[in-house]
Amino acid sequence: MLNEKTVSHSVECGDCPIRHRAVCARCESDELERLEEIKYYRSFEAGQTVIWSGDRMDFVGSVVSGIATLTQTMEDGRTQMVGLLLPSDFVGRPGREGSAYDVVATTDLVMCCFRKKPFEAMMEKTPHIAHRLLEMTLDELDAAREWMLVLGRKNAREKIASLLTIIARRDASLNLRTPKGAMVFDLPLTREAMADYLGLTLETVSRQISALKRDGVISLQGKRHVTVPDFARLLEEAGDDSDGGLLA
Amino acid sequence: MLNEKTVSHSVECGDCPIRHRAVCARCESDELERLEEIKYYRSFEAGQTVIWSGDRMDFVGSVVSGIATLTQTMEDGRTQMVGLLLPSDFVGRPGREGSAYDVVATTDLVMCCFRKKPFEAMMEKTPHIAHRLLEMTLDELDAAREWMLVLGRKNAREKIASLLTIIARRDASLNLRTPKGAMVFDLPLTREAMADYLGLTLETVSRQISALKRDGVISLQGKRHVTVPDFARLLEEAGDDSDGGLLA
DNA sequence: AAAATTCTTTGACCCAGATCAAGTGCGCGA
DNA sequence: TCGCGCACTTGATCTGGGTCAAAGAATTTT
Repeated sequence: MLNEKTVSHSVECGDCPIRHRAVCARCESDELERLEEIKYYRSFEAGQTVIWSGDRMDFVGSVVSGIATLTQTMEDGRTQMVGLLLPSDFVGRPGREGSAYDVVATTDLVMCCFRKKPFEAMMEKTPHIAHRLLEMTLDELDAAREWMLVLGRKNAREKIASLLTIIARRDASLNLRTPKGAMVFDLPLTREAMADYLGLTLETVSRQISALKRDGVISLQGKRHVTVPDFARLLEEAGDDSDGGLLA
Repeated sequence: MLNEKTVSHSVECGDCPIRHRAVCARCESDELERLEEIKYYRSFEAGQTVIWSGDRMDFVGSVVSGIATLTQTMEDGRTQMVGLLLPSDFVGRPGREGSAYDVVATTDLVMCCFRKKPFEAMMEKTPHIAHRLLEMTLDELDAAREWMLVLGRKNAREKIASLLTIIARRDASLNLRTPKGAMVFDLPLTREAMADYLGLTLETVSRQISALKRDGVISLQGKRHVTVPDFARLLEEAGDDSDGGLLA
């Protein structure tokens, strides 16, 4: 397996694809310039671990492209995914030494990183960054709490439908479409990763996906490409009335 | 049921019991003075709802004394508790209109409130507040994610032990003791509320508490007063190695 | 192109926790 | 002091999802 590498050819912040959603979204051009000086890119291959839980973490950063997962593991190997990191999502916590979770690249991944110390210094002087980070953290907290309902009270079918709902919504928002009617997207996760997210086994995930397919709620082209003919129907199956309210 | 009331006799911020842990913890005395001008107290009786999910929320605030819960409910009545609010915890989200959750007073409750607009204005001018709020929100996010592992992957006995662990830790931290050896505390929740927190039924909660008692992990005086003879043993039962890392 | 590896599906069976149903015991108001 | 209501306990039974097992696709290696 190739190792992670630091990408040298820098991208201008002005051209950055996550410019308007990331932690730097509120920055003025002079603030961007200062960020530009301290940022650097790192890329990871699918399957690579970005940070191990407990490891000292001397940087923070944003996902530029690709998908990563945040997971917690018990000594006996049971694992729970606690977050799905998509482009523009922030990794790391200013003011804390180590990472509390494993961060793993699910697809090839590019991150825009800052060494922690300079970033913290920058945050002190730049309320726009601190403000945006607070906003993003509050959104993540809402998403985590929404997920607590899924984990604690929904049955397997509703859990699968909830996950599909979230992926469909996020996919739509990346492509600037409104989540309604028919939708088509790819599952960025293996059945096992879905199971870890949903607190199920991979067999149950597989069975419930088959059941949703049989019942016409979704159809599959291959294992990963999903068509949802009627998004409202999927929402019903998820047990959500109207709209869940999370989009992150 | 008596209604909630605004308490007139103001407490000086300098004498406030949650002064060192709340959102105002980092404030200088001049900043406190300005907060003092816009704050007001509200008190609620045990069982009263502080805010209904979806309701417009024109204030934010801190729990001064008592305990409140944050819960989400599905249309069919299934409910999941997504947060336990103890003294110094913050309620409400600057920059959002309505509440996403029901907030219910579990015991008699006193809150220190600020109308949202003035508070938001104050936040703009007072980095200490924004900074502290970010720190608290990150802590809450960690706690929520820790709880996702409990909900998704732990069995009933481990769930109960995890909850006892958290309550014991928080109780110790309020009384400035270290969580080790023998501990004694009161359960601030009914069996049903515990079930809603843990994603179980109240019968299962009751059975598992009986089992922990039978096995000598805990003992009960009455229904609510708990003695933990060996905290390390309880941690083992929770499936946590060493220390979970959340204290909030 | 065959072989190996990884991801996925499906079947058979089992068990932890849900559900349904009685109780028990304590506190409070009359 | 009685009786009502609420929080809790305990028992019997049922079931959704876990576990174990096998085999089918898809992808990569040789």
